[in-house]
Amino acid sequence: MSIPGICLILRLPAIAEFYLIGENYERRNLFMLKILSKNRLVIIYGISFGSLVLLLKWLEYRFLIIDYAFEVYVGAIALLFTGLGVWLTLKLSSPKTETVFVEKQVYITKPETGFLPDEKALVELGISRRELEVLELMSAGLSNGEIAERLFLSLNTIKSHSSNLFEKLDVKRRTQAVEKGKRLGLLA
Amino acid sequence: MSIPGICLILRLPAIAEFYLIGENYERRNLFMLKILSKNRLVIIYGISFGSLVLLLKWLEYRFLIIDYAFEVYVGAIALLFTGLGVWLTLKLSSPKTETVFVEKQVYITKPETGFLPDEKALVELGISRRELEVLELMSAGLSNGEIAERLFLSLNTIKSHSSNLFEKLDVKRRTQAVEKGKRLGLLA
DNA sequence: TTGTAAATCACCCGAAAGTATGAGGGCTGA
DNA sequence: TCAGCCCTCATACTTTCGGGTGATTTACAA
Repeated sequence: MSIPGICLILRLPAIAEFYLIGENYERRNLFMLKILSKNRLVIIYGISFGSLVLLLKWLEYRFLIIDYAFEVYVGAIALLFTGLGVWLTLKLSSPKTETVFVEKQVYITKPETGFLPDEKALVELGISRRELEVLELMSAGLSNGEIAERLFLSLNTIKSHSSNLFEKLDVKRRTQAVEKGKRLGLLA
Repeated sequence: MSIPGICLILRLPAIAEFYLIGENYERRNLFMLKILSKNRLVIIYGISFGSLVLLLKWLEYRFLIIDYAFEVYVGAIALLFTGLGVWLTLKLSSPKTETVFVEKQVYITKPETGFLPDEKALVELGISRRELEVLELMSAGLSNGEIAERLFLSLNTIKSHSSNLFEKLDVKRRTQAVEKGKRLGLLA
């Protein structure tokens, strides 16, 4: 069992995943990069393992006479790898997370240049693209009819969108929707 | 060191996790499914490793015989005690708890930094104090009825004011009035 | 395959908004 | 004093808005 062999073994998971999953052969390089970044620990493991075996081999040929110190040798190995196991577990074990919600007061300040709607707020409220579009035109002061004309939709569609929008924003009127939209950073 | 033994070692992390975490014994099957789906990598690792060792063993007995027996033995010891270390750590280490603070954003209406409506624009457009007052409440999203209530006036009065306001601002709807009011510096 | 969500459109009804017109009282500057 | 403006309120009418319900198509995920 040579050292390259061990290293090969240690790399197996990554390789296996690569060949099993990687149907798109053009993306191998990208995939490899992902492997390198994601499986950093596995790679470190492999290198460490290899180095250790190398060290042991060296020690074996340098100082130890196998017949004499076999038990010591095995004991050392056992000790070393027990330690390795402990270290690895401590390093890798995912801590049980306790989530504490801390309320943070956020003052909304609208950036004047290059406005982009707050994606997070949009997702949280479940506001769709169309609805945001309608909201924007609302804030420009257009009536539902004008919005329908502008978007090449029927008046009823705009009404549906606005109704859904009001519910998601928890408001009753378009003026409130515009006001809240600005406050939440959905509108410029 | 038999092959089933090696396989057992390789399954150790999953098994250990199962028995250490699985306090709810009724959910073992569900837990196993989760293990299967989540720890796909680990399983692939285990199977690959096992297969490779099997292959090596076979080669060893077939062609190489004794020469590599020692390395395999040491490797097995290493693995065994790595597993032991992992198991020991999982068993003995006090459960790591990590407190995660999640910021929950609470939106606050920004403190008014002493806004003053543009007097010049007001005079130019001939907008009276009452009308401006109505416009401000409009921009807050209030309905005519609510504005009337707030100002202790009748609904009709508010309608009059808003109508006059719209004419002076040259707009057709309250949303446009709010938009234009902000644009002209009449509103914050 | 089934289910879910978005987007589209329709119809009805009541509420709110907006238009038009008029009227009475108060304040002010010419 | 009186014209002009503001504020108030009213009636009548039209338009727009918003709620409720439901159908259809598309797309995407389970």
